[in-house]
Amino acid sequence: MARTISSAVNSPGNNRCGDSLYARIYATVCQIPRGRVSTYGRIARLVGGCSARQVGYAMASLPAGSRVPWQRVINHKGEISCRKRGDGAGNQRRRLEAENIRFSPKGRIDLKRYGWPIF
DNA sequence: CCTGTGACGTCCC
DNA sequence: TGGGACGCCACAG
Repeated sequence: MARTISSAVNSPGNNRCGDSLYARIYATVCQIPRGRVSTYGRIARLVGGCSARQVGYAMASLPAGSRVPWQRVINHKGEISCRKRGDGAGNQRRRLEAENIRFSPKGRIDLKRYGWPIF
């Protein structure tokens, strides 16, 4: 699993101060148990010293096929954030449904029920 | 160096 | 419940 992080940190241009902030974000995301979801803001709070946008940016920078469960990270509305390009949104929903996470008729996730209880 | 932009969040109406 | 305005900060050009 440590290999996982290493792979994730291998993003294009982001190495800051050796101990990259992205690594922290990815590590935190990796701690989200299967069948649970969290929000960008919460991840940012957990990591500390960074804003939700940075978390989103970190997700966007993730290489395809990374072991980081980026799909479990959604916005505070409980919806899958629409990315600028790519069909990742549909892919994300499909992955979440594969984890028994149910979506509301409007395509939302009940954070009360599926939200990561920790922190 | 300066500007635009974005997988966000909170506040207000 | 829903939508708009503002704030936020790193990254790319």
